[in-house]
Amino acid sequence: MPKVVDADQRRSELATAAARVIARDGIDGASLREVAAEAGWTTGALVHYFANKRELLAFTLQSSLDQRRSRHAVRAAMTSCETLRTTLLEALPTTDENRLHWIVTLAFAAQAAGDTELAEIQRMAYRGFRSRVASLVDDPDGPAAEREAERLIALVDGIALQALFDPDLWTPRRQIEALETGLG
Amino acid sequence: MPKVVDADQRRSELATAAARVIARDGIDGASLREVAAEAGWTTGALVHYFANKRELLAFTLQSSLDQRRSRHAVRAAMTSCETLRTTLLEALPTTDENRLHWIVTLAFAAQAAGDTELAEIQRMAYRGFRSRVASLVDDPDGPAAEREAERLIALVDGIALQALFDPDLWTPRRQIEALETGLG
Amino acid sequence: MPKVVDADQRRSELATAAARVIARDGIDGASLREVAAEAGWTTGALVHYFANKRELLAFTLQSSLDQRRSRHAVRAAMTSCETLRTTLLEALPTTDENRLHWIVTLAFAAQAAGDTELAEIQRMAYRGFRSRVASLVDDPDGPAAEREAERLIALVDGIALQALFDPDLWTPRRQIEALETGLG
Amino acid sequence: MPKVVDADQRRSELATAAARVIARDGIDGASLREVAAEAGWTTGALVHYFANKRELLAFTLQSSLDQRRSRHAVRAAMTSCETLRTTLLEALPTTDENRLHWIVTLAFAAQAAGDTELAEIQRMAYRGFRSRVASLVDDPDGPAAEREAERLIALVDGIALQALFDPDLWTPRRQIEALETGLG
DNA sequence: TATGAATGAGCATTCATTCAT
DNA sequence: AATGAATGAATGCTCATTCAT
Repeated sequence: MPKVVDADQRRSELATAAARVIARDGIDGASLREVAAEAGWTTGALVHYFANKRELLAFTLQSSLDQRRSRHAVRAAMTSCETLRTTLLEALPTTDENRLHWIVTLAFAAQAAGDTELAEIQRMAYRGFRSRVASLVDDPDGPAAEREAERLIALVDGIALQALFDPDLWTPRRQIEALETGLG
Repeated sequence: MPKVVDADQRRSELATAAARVIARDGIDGASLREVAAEAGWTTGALVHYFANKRELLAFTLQSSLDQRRSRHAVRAAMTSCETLRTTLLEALPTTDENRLHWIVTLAFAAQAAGDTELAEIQRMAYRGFRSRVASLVDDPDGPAAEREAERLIALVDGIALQALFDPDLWTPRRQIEALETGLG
Repeated sequence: MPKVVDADQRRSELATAAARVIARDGIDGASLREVAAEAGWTTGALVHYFANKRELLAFTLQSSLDQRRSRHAVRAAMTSCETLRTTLLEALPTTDENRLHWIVTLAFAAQAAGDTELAEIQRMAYRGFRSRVASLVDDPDGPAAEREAERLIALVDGIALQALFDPDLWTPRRQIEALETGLG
Repeated sequence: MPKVVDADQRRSELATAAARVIARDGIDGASLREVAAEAGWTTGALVHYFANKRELLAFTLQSSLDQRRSRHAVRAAMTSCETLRTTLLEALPTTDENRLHWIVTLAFAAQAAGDTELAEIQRMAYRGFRSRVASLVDDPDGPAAEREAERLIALVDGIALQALFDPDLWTPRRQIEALETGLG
């Protein structure tokens, strides 16, 4: 019997390593060699888990998006109270982890301009997030819920983008203040 | 007598070509060969205008940001009336040209995470834009002007980001509506 | 008790699979993975039967040559009558099986130019065939027997080579006609 | 103005180097690195002359076949006398040069089994040779001319194949004797 | 015996860069 | 100024081989 390996976990490890490399060196710095080294493996080992680079990148994006959502879900479950405010706050790049997610998202956003598969993954994640936010606004079933969700997400995204461009200016505290102001 | 060439104009042409390639193929699809071909030149010709690839990319980003600003300045001068509303509207990816600028911006945003030179260029452009917006709000010299400018830019950026991720949903008309709503 | 496996038979199976792959994809398309897959095994299983790739290839050649001879011997035994004519006819690539043998032979012929082991295997097979043919000519013990055998083998090989290069032109029927003409 | 290079000559040089490597190491030993090194270049230089490996290999085969023919044409022109005998004699692997051509031909013969482009090149060369031989037989316009040409080519090929398999036995002298005998 | 994880070298190919012309 | 030949390093990927299970 061959060595037993948890393939899913290994794929996740590799995707996390890929995310780190992308955040550090940009998406074109994310060579298979570099990703493998970051994860503590050799290039050849990647091949057991991803048929090619495209697959690795798509999985990395998907993984980053999933993780963001699932971490939040866990926290919501723990506190038994998912409010609009906490949901939006957690989307801001106020922690190293969130900053990583955001940089990866942006790296793929540009890439997705010419890649329909990546574009689709991001589109789906975006729509999912909007639904979640819409379900948390004051009148979730009202006609304006979706629009309110969009407004709030725009607010969060706008703050996040500025924070990523100018991190010295945009401390976590300031990001949060800006969000609170926007929430009214 | 050597051929007279307007070096600055040539650099701009090449930067524009680079922007198109980046938007089409991603930043890692922007090889010198490809950029040169897009501009109608050979690789070797690039070398007279940019010492290396880094310089070309930095200039491409700078150029894209400058162009955005100067085009707007021209239009403001023509109408002799730069209002907050027109300034913000013109920042949205409602036209092909603006979409191109946005994709380039995002492509470099991710890259800038690990490149201080690119980061600095973007930071400066951002701060310049904030000053301009701040000078157009109701009470430009009041203590809240900067914060209001940040709020408005966050609004524009947030709408733009969603529009880039989901262009089918976010028609130009909807982007504008969302902005007007936010403007109050 | 370990599973009982007929190692010799397994080696033959694998050699046959290798021959098929070589005929289909050329000798450089015959990777261990591909050969193993063709035989319905995994790469690692090969290692029990062949120490390395060289050994597999050498055995494949040997096997192809042996098989050709043994099949003919069987047929000769059944009919109790091995004539010069049937022996030579059976060497032509008139059937799929024989074509396979021929392509394998040619693939290794080129390879053998720089590999003394393969060259030796082929040389021995050639000499064996010549002896057999020589024993079937009119005056097997006469001084001209060997030369006559060489002439006949050259005839068969020449027809075979043309047939392999231009199979549409060289139908089985035409190959046989050309041989009969040459036999006089 | 860039350095002037005779591209056709360079392609020929490279093809000759490729032929030498193929004869020495087999077709799967003919890596671009090895071919480039044999020709005294680096891998990257190949790219100026051949878009990819396939193109290099196809050109190498074509080149080997062309060369064989043109060398013969030159000699025929010099002596102003192309006879059946000299034409066939020159096809035998009696010299190092001819042996090289033959080994290359065989290497590609096996490869051509699964590659229609290579197969077509060889088929055309074969048919050309047959026409030439047919035009030199006793009654070139008679109905049997083609068949006689095929018989003679089979004779040459058959001798050549045996000579390649068993060079020690098949000295140039013996090859020639065998051919003369067959010519009658 | 057989698997498949893992290695590390090697492959074809692309690329930024240099340079003679 | 501009070309394109040439380099050599890097890339994504394949492979023979080793080995724990």
